[in-house]
Amino acid sequence: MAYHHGDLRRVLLDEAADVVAEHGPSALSLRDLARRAGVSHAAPAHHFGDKAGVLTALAAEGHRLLARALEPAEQGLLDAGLAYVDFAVTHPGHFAVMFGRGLVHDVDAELVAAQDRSGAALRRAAPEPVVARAAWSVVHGFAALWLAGAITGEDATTVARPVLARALGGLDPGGPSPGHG
Amino acid sequence: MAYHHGDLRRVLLDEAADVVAEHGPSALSLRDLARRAGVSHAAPAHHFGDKAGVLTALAAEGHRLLARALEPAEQGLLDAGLAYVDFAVTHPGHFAVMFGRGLVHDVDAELVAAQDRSGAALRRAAPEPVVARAAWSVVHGFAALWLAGAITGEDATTVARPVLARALGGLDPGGPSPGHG
DNA sequence: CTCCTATCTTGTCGTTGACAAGATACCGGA
DNA sequence: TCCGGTATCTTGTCAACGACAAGATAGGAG
Repeated sequence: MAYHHGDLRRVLLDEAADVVAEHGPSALSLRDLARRAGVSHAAPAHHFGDKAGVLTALAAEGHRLLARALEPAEQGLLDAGLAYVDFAVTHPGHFAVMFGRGLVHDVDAELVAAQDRSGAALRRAAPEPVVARAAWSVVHGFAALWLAGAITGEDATTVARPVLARALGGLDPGGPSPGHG
Repeated sequence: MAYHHGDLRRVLLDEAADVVAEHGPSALSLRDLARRAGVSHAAPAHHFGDKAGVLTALAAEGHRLLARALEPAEQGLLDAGLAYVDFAVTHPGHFAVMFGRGLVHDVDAELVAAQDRSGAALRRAAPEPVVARAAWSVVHGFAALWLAGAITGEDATTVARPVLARALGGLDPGGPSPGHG
């Protein structure tokens, strides 16, 4: 464990995602993060500035991952919605900080750029503004309630599918037909 | 500034709601709370046990207020949905801790009872399980995205109305199922 | 008036976030 | 090979915080 760790920043982000996923953003401690990575207590601050900087980097990474998850074009609203829920469930640590308030440096350039990417992906899935807001509300709400434990079940996708199908069914202009391109 | 403040608990809860609404749950400090109320730094702990206890009491109060906001019977899904959004926007401090994770003592008896009340109110507005989950997802998602600043506009209700009307339109128990008629 | 209990205060300890200053490793040029 | 610059990481420190313990005060019951 030399001075130059190699990819300490990545290790710290992964640990942070784990901690946030398990105990929430408020449970994140820079010193605990440093202990998990086996470095000194001030090492994280060098890479991220402060505690909010860690969460900001995590949120930015989350938006990039979300944009990529929504990227597969030609998918209908339902598939895009299921991809949104799947992202939230498989990346709970990222998701928890992506739409929080007071947690991140919301003027951070990298974060804003990443938000733009995920926002563009959403608008591509639902070009009509009112439909976009409605669809986003549905999938975001389901994901948030699932992660909060307010909606439960065996598997998030299994539970989400009929719910999203019902709520998004009246929204999709063209309709999600698998063979239709 | 006597020993017996009278209703210190209420004052502390109000201050906590303000702080959480403005800076998020992670920004809440027991000592700052005490300073705002003009009492000693250990006074809040007497009433709430610990920091999570403050947020637990706030969440419980939020669920009771939400249940009351949804109570007016005979209102359709749209009115109930608008009431949900209106509650979230007018009580951002409460709303922020009602569905958080790791913030509250989620086995607290008062909190569980309050959650049951708001849950019952939701089920009364939408008795069919899949419809209930869909409608809850829509209104919760819109509220969360609005409070996060992800959806913006002049007034939350004004922006929400067409969005909820579009998304909830196909859900109303008496209404026709989308996609086939 | 006396006890009893809830309420609030004072004092303290370990932990944390943030900052400052120093130590170490890599990297390019001569 | 050596030298200087820079990014990376360490050590040291401080005020603030959460939690706990113990004491002081107020209001009510008998």
